[in-house]
Amino acid sequence: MFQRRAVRHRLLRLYDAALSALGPQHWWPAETQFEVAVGAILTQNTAWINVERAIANLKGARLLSPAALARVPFGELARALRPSGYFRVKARRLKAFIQHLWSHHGGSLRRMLAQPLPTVRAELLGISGVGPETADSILLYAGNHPIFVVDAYTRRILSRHRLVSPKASYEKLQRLLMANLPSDPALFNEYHGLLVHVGKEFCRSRPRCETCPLKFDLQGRPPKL
DNA sequence: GGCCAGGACACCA
DNA sequence: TGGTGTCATGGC
Repeated sequence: MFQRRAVRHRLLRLYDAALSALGPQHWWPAETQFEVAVGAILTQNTAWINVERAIANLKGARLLSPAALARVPFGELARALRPSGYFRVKARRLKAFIQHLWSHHGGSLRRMLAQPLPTVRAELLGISGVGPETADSILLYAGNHPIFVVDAYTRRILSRHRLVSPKASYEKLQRLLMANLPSDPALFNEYHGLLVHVGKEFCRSRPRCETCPLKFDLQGRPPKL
């Protein structure tokens, strides 16, 4: 269909423009796949800089492993997570995740992620505190599964460029992206990293927006703010 | 001092 | 399904 080809074309132009202006993003910023999963939970509605502090606390206390997180008392864990905000909520969610990992996969995230994509995704979504974005971040960035991570920046940028409504659901945005892009984990990885970079750097205000490399890339008109 | 940041969930209509 | 309040720290 013409419309689908147009959407595909615009999505690819958006990607090309961002990549050529900003370069590869080398996501996810973590040393291990387990650290990716922990970071995905800690970054919920939180600036990444604050997540880094919490992860540094975990590393400093030698808590960044499935075994250590299973053992550590709740209060001690919450204290370590304090800089990332919502620390009691996140301590509870991390504990729920770890509990699931041990009861179903012997504490092995690798084993859990080795299952087929629909199986792992449903399993992750069944854990309290793991919603669609957190699940998909773990699937893509820790498991290398071909799934697109939708976040606030994705919604903001694609709606400002008139590809979706600002109120589009997570599933609708994800379907749009995945139906119009090759099913390639490396592409999904880079694309989402670029959207976050663009969002952080250029979407905060009109003056910054004016300097965005994507400014007039789509449809030849400026984005809606 | 207010606003926002790489959400998820309970509760309600 | 869709809207709203809650959870909390830290930077600007």
